[in-house]
Amino acid sequence: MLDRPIEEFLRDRGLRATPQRVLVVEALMDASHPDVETIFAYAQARQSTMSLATVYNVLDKLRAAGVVMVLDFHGRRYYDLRVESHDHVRCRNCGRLDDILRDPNTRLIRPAAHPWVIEDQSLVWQGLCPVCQNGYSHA
Amino acid sequence: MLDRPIEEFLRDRGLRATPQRVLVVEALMDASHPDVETIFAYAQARQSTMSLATVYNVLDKLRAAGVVMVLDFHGRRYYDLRVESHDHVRCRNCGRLDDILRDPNTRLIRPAAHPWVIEDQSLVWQGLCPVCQNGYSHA
DNA sequence: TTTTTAACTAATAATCATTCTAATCTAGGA
DNA sequence: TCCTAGATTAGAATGATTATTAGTTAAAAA
Repeated sequence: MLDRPIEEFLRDRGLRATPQRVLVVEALMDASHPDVETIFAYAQARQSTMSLATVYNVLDKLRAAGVVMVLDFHGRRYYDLRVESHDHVRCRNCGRLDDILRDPNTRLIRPAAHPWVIEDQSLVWQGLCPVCQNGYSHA
Repeated sequence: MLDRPIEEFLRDRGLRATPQRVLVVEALMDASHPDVETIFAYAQARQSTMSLATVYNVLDKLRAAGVVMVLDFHGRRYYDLRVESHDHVRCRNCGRLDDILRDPNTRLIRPAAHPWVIEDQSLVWQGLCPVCQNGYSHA
């Protein structure tokens, strides 16, 4: 993967294109829904002075800029470069997360990687509860 | 709420009916998807010696016995007495969680409490990924 | 009912993920 | 090239959860 496109990607979104940020985005492209530990390992292998705090800082900037979405499982956070609302499959054994792709034509729903054994499904809606509908906007 | 039914409820599931466990189950019935802090506050108000560690221990016992399910949001855990697979609404402002009830006849999906403003929905499937299908069973 | 025992409780310490702090550095505009 | 707001760094601090351990108790056996 070339460096130039990622730096442009960042600047296009009003973010300074530091080497650390490029590495974090690379890590996000390299793995499926990595957690902080995975991203840190990727970046530190390529820049030994990389700090864990920087990974957290960068991920929070990316989230605030609408570049990544955050998923919570088992008290850990996982990051996904796809920010449009979409769905996930999770392995109950190893915790692996994949996207579920919806076919816009057939409306069929199918997992991104085929041979998953699906045991359970649950829907999570998000919005504003009755109490919070009176003039709030922050999460 | 009477004590007797909860104690029977616990014993029916092979769990010893200690006063602490009864308080935790009461707390779970009292609030919608409480977190550990909420359960602890409820129990400690009624038994001042209640320990936070006991709340964690009891919740884990209840989970292992299939009495509660655990939900992860924002690095925190929320507990639900309903263990059958079902769906949730979450308020992006205050974090409140409610169950979504499905009508088994009409298959209509509607939130338990009416006037929620729904802004997003996402599906989470759980199962076994391709790698983990070769002789695993533990989560 | 009394005894026995395995299971439970609770205080503390330990761990893990995440956030904060304060000093230093740098990307990008002037 | 210089300037400076913003970014990075290392380490300390926080907060939720888990582990340890000694003492306690519920429930089964006698």
